[in-house]
Amino acid sequence: MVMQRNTWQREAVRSALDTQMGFVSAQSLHSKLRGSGSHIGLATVYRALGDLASEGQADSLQSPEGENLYRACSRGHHHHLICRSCGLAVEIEADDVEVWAKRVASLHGFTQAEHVVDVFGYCSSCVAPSAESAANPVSARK
Amino acid sequence: MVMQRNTWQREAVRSALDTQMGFVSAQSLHSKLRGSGSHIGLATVYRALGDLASEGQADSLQSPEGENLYRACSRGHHHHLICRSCGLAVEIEADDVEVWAKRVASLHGFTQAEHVVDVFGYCSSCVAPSAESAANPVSARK
DNA sequence: GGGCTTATTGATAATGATTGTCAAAAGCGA
DNA sequence: TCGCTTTTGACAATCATTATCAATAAGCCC
Ligand SMILES: [Zn+2]
Ligand SMILES: [Zn+2]
Ligand SMILES: [Zn+2]
Ligand SMILES: [Zn+2]
Repeated sequence: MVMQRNTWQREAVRSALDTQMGFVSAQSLHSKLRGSGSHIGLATVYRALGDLASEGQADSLQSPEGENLYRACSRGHHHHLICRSCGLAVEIEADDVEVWAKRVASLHGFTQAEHVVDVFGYCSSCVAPSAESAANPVSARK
Repeated sequence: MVMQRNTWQREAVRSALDTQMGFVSAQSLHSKLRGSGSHIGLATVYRALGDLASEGQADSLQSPEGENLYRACSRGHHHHLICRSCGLAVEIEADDVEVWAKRVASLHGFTQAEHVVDVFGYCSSCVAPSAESAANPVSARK
């Protein structure tokens, strides 16, 4: 019913996302675009990314800090191993996890189950910041 | 170095969290407390929940909508199957997932890896809302 | 109990990401 | 080009969370 029009803005976002090798936030992508001379608006970047994600042309996930990150999508359902520092992402598939998630849900009578499975860390190119040897166990919130 | 003082506020948050059978947000817990006649401040609820979480006395996770949710914790590392509607949570353990996460991280040279593994759905007591049979695949962002 | 020192509280302002508004600008089919 | 709609983008509005900071109250010693 609703016709989708082609605008240079949408194309700009799509291609900007392609040049990124990792996940980026809407804010960050907007800055990069502006930095490249584009006059695209922030709201438009948000809209374009949201559209790409719901069209399956981009993956999206929440960073541990609560920001929504996006990345050009290859295809199909999969998960990611993401660098906390540079955003680099490695696509990972795990059929075991898929069946596990599905089973644990139905086992407890849950329907319309979705799952969030992500692994965050520091890639080999990024130095992990002041690693407090023992102190915080794992995900102590800032 | 820093002595922790006991206040009725902290105790109020702790016990309020205990009465919840599922995950709740700081905002929501604050409302409940206020509704029960307590004059506790919002910032205090945030602080108390944050402390409980970092002390390991509460579990915390991000809802798909980006809110931070908390729940009285039993003990040890585990994951959850959460009802999108009532917040009911079932603790689930999966050693397979643990080893998988650990391996996939080291396999790609990632260090200080943490993982986010949660399953969201509708529990048997909650009716799934207008299930758009086919329309939206899975997690179309509102 | 009466002070003292200092952690804690809480009303409120500030932050920051995301969304809503709506008039102006731009697709696109005729 | 014309006209109808979709899209844009500057800006305001939300909303959860955090920062401020003066006032309050634990824990403690006398
Ligand atoms: Zn990195
Ligand atoms: Zn999956
Ligand atoms: Zn439920
Ligand atoms: Zn785990």
